Amino acid sequence: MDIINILRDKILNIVSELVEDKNFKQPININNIVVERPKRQNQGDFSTNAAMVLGKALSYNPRDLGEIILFKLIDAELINNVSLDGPGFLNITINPKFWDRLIVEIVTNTFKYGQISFGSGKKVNLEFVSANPTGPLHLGHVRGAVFGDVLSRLLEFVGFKVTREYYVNDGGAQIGILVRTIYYRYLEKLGECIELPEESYPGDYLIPIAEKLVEKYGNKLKNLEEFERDKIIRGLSIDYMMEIIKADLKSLNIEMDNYFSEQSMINSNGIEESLSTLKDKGLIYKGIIDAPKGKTYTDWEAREQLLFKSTEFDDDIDRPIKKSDGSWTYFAPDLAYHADKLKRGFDVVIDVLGADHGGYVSRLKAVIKAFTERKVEFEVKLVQLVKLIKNKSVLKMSKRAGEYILIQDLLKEVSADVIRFVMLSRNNDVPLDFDIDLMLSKSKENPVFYVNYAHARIVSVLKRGEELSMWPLAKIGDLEGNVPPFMESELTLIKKLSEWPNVVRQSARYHEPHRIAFYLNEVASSFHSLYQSSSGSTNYRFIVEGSKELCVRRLALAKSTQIVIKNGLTLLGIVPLDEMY
RNA sequence: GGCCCCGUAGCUCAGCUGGAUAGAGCAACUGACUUCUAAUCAGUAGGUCGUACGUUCGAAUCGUACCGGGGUCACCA
Repeated sequence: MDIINILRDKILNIVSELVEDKNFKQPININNIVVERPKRQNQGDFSTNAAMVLGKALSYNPRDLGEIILFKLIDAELINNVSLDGPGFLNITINPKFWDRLIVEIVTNTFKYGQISFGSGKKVNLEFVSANPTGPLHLGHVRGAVFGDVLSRLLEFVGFKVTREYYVNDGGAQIGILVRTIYYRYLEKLGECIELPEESYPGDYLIPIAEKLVEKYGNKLKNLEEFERDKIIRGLSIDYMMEIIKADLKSLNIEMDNYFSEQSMINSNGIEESLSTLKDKGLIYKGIIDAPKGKTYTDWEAREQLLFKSTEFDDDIDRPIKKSDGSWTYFAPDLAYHADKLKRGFDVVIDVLGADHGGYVSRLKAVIKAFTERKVEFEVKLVQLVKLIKNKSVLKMSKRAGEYILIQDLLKEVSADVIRFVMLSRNNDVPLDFDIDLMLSKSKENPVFYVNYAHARIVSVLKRGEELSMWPLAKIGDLEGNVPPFMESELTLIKKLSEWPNVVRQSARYHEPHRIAFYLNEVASSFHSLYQSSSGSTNYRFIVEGSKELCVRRLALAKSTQIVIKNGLTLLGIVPLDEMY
């Protein structure tokens, strides 16, 4: 039962009737009509700006329109009262019986509460992580990984058909460096005293591959042609690296549906194919691009290169497809990759990238525009940097020395659940401080703790209820006993719970999973408040030993809260705690 | 210099895509444990929403210009 949407539908119906009756001609942007929880107590349970949106579109007095909508709205059986306030808000007070029904529904539907059908089976391709297969995942990958994973869960929950995809950069030059580094490690294992070359991956994690090579081939690789040797090392090392990366993802509770290999696309002439399509459209040409203005390049050299005419689609400059030596740029296979995504018939294509790739977005958008014949929604979500803080100072990663803070290192300190929650405790386009000490603290400052604590408290209360034979409900009908109406503090919680389907919808619509984390904090807060609240001299208690009817009802409220928290945490990929550690 | 992101309470951040008197947490101050977990709760205080114009019934939200912070800028990935 998505009360906000129910009310909105009612209002939209009234609005369209009104438009028809009055024979208004102007188009109305109904997306601007919202139903929301008002900020203040005296503004009803829900309010809508419908009259004002309509008033603007039709150049009509919003209060007059509000009057008309009010009279039509007030008849609905759900609604107790509607008032017209301020510049034209309609403040709606719900029939109190509805809150009982909501509790019944949540307790009955459990994990399905909030599962709206918003995606209507549309196919979504969600690409995230896509780390180069040259090393294990590190701090720089975590945020995008968690963000993408939760977004995929969210979109699936609301009815999209999601493919989680990882683009494996196994075709580019960095793989050459990887192969060379491993060969040096191999020689090292054979007892040769060798220093790693300038361009290499210095981390220790490549040593096991070298050991494997020694185990399997002894010193035979030394005598092979470089081409043969590299082929052997390449195949083995990419597989090995991908196993490590998959294990890293798994330890964060993330699983991909598809690993898309750049190399296999190259092998099947994917690049040439998509380029020839673009060529037919006149979007590929040989030319020279200007040096960026305002920045001095000591080594700038005008070069004729193969270019993609992305300026045709609002990009700043045309983008090179081939380097001056004739090999592909990074962009060429990526262009073909995105063309491939489109070929596979997705309705929505989403890339999750680190903010340092921001400059890349406009050319990707240009690619999509160049290739799409039908309507495809394309969005790039940029995820900002994470700073790791310990003992109140920032831990630095040094790329050159190969000193990365690996995901596995992080997991030694904090659980995957904590990492996941914190990664969503900010909007994706603001930088994030990850304070390890805070995340280990058992207090309200630690949001995961706070939400889990609410959940654990509920579990504990329900258990107590069970011991006293008050819970679980024998039948739902038991909730309809003769009990006093909900108290104000209970209503605060219930109204919060009623927002859940709307929170899901908004998070999914705007691809903003952090909203769920914030919402859960609010639910936990309302619950803790109720748990702790006292009315007069006696404290509020869920278990009222004298009155089974009252007790059952309060326990049902607690149960509903537990369900919503659990649903939310599950969407975040977090298993709620039944008792605190 | 171009482009992208950010600027909201002392600090860290929300703000439902243009609505009503601006919202949390931390830090500060005051108060609440004979309990279903006080690991919590209640309250007080704290604001020219970076600045200036503009758009309109109405702006933290949209537009333009500027200021400040971060990222990025062919032949890397």
